[in-house]
Amino acid sequence: MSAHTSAATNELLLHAEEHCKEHGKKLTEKRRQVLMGLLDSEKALSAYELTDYCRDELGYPLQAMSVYRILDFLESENLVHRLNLAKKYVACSHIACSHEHELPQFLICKECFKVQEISIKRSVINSLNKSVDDVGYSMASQQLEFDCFCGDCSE
Amino acid sequence: MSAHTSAATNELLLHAEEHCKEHGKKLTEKRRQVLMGLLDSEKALSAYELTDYCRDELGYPLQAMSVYRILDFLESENLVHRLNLAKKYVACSHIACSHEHELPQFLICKECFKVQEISIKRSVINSLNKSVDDVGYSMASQQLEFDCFCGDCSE
DNA sequence: CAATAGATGTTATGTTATATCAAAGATAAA
DNA sequence: TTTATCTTTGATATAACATAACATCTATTG
Repeated sequence: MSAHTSAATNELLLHAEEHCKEHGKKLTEKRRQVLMGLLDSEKALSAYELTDYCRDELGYPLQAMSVYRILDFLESENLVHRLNLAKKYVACSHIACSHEHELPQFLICKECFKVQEISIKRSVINSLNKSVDDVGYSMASQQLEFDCFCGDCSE
Repeated sequence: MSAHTSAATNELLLHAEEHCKEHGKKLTEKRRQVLMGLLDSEKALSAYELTDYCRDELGYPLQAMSVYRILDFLESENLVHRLNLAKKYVACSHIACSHEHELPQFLICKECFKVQEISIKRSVINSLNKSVDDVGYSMASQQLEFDCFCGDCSE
């Protein structure tokens, strides 16, 4: 286990392991490592940044192809979110929650890629959906992503 | 000029040329071709799809590098929008408007990449901004992009 | 016409992502 | 326990998207 891995991260990894078991899936060592990378970094990382993490921090090289496969798995388990706007991946901030959480909206810092997961008011979402319906379109996903600056990176 | 180029497209190209002149810039032949590709297709295209268009439809090969440069130019002239979510580019739907238009929001069909440019109600935008401010972030851009299905592609 | 600025050509490389087949490891059934 | 099966991971190749750097061409304009 990485020297950098905090107690909080370990706690979340245990939750994640439990979560997988409940679905008849396994959080293998490699999958743990990738998730650990995202949890430790506390920001969004690209698949290639995660291969760097595994090689440099954990000493267990993991090829990009494997990382992508593992990210797919973790996403299917709702442990990780794919951020299309940033082309990066982030650990779900609700791993410790037992309940199913609302569809997430992400504020992604353009500078440092810190991510804040929020829940926008239902009424606002409804207004959005209405605007979309009005022109004959429909939302393909309620997962919204916004280019932002975090508090530290705001000019 | 392409046999596929409609009267409407030609009309818009004239507007675009005028628009550039007003800023002391030139809509060169190559730039015309790229913009024509986007106007004719009536959907979002990638830079590489535009090189295909120039080669196959116009018979004037244009390398990807040039297309990217030209897209940058057209974007700086507000004639084209870069859609980060789709990783494609689309002609601005307000080329014929003389006035500066509101910050755009885009509905992008995941299936066919048709794009609808809308203006969401100010009040909704304000609510969104408030939700963002509340957690200490700020919007980096009011250009919002939503994964959608258009009327034709809706299941 | 020469000097210059702007536009495009050319080549190289970086970044993100998927496809395919092989090998290794875990699980379950005989 | 051995075999069969399924899951996971390795390995290699390639596709799609994007930028950097420098060379060449072209159009002013002085």
